[in-house]
Amino acid sequence: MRPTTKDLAKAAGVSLATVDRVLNGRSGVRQKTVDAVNEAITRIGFERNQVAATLARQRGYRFGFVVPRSGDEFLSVIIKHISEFAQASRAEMIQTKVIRIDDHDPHRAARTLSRLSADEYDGIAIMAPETPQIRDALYRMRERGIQTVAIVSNQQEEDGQSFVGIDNVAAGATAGRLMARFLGNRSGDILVLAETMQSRDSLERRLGFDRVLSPDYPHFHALPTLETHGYPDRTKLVLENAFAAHPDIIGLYIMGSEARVAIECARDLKPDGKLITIAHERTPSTEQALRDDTLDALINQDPGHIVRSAIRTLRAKCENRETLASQERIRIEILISENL
Amino acid sequence: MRPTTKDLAKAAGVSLATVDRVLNGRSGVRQKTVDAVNEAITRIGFERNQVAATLARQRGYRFGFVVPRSGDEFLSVIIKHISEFAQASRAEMIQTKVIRIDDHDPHRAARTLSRLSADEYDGIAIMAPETPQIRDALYRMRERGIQTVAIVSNQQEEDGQSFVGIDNVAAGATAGRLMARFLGNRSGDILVLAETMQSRDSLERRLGFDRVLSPDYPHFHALPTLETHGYPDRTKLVLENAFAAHPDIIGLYIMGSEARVAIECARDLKPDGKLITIAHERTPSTEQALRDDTLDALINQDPGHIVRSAIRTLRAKCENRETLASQERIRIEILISENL
DNA sequence: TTGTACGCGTTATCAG
DNA sequence: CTGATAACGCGTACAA
Repeated sequence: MRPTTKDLAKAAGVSLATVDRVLNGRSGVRQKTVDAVNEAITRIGFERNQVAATLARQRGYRFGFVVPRSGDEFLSVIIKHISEFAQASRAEMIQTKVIRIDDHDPHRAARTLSRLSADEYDGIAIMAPETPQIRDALYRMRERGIQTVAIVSNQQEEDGQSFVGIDNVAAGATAGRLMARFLGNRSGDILVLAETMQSRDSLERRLGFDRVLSPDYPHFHALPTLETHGYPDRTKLVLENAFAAHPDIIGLYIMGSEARVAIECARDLKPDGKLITIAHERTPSTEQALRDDTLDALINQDPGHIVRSAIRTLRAKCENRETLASQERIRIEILISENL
Repeated sequence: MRPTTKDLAKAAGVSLATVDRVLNGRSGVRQKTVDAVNEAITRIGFERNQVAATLARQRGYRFGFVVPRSGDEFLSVIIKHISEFAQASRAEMIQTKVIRIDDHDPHRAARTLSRLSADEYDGIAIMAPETPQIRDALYRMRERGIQTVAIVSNQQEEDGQSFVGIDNVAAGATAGRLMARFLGNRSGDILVLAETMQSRDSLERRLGFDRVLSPDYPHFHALPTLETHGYPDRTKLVLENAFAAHPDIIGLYIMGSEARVAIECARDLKPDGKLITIAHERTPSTEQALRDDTLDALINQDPGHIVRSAIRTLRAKCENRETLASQERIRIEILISENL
């Protein structure tokens, strides 16, 4: 039998209540007593039983997923996974809610975040571009005692701020390498499309893409990134112009997470299927595009893993444990039609 | 507050003990009472609190991972993940042990399995090739009340037998497609290497590989599968002979999960780096080979996911719950040096 | 066939 | 600053 708090209390010569205080870092215990308990912990090899702990804390854990209000397929996929998980984990005493924020107005978004209180949430997972307002709001949240984790989009590294998602430089490099290998010895221009180059994610992906393409493959020329700003009309226009201006476009790299419209336009403009196209994130339409060969490869981060990992990370923080870093690393997945 | 067993007992007009009997399908309850309780469950929306349940059952869950005695790097990786998980999940009241079986002698292996008793284990995850002896042993284990799940290597589909691992036909197809795309318009022979073609895994991978290569790419010719039987000397010999007999080998597909020796031999025999090589499973040496371009791609099944998923599956079975199939599907990962 | 009473390991609320 | 003691929700002897 593993030693329990009772054994620990006995070993340290104190009461259960004091053991609890030391274990949970509560105040009002003499340093001497704290040391005695800690010594006993290592001596008898005590390890807290999380199952009993969660049961005893009346309420389980209450986590919130903050996601943008606007978005297309990828956002839906993420939300679907959150809901799925929420349902499955009610029995484990974990409550999960989705909170939408106005992604076009950082101030409003920050205000929404500032209203999240510690007696409503134990932790918040946020999916939002990095802005000063959001960064500050997260900082204040942590001060209020709410654990935070950024998902999909990285936030500035700070104390207590962790990130669950892929390394976007590596993701861009992966796209670059595949693009090059699929193109083989053909030569020509490569079109790169993003929603906006303001975002850290796009910058990093582009960086990684160029880092592979520029030195190793001089017969390709990757054009400057074109921005769609998330508007379908603009996407169409931008692509039309680009194909008109550059007759020998042989590759298309769609960096944003909402690729549906761009894929449709590209198919209409270059129906011959010779264009090597790579996009990000598995959604109903990218999946379909992969199946019918409109898309050659997909770089994906598994939304299910992201959600589960975010929850595990938050929970570990609440119980101030370390997480197994190796288990929480989100993989950069390469999807082709065979391994869907 | 969610309804508890107390509420349920009150709602059904019975005692806590009776509620427990119905909930856990124990005998000795009149059908009429059973119905009453079940009616009350749906009426008040009762859902059992698993946290409390695990705490109350003195012992947590005791799971065993049965793995072969012989093996090289991939086996070590798997075992490493099992140990890591075992350590991390002690606090969650899950105990995990590794049990080795003699993989060259199905009868001895089956005997080892037959000694596993229900008051030592709640569930067993097994990694072993499909043989009649193993199949029967697993069947009897389930009869003894031990839950089973096959990992990595699929066992015959039966009632109560689930599988955590990849679809090997799809994995072979993925390898085939990558091989073809990486080779581009070159033409020549492709070497296919396996430990043995007796195993279902190899057969399925080869099937998938051919299914892509034969119809779509007539300028490649995949040679008959060569067997290494896991012996380094034999591997070397087989490769030497093959390269001597077929001067225009342009591709090498290593189907087995222990690729170290084959990769080393291939590098020595064809040092020019023109050979497109694809192998399975990420290990220290396949990872290294990917980094130094000896290997062009790796098909991987994440051992961490496999272990966690096996545990989740076993636990769900113990608590007779359903699992979210979407969450337990193991992905066929494509690894290149950029997304390691 | 059904019910009572206690225990699991922790947290929380008092009182001292 | 410290210590009893009652929950938490469920499982399980044992009693009826």
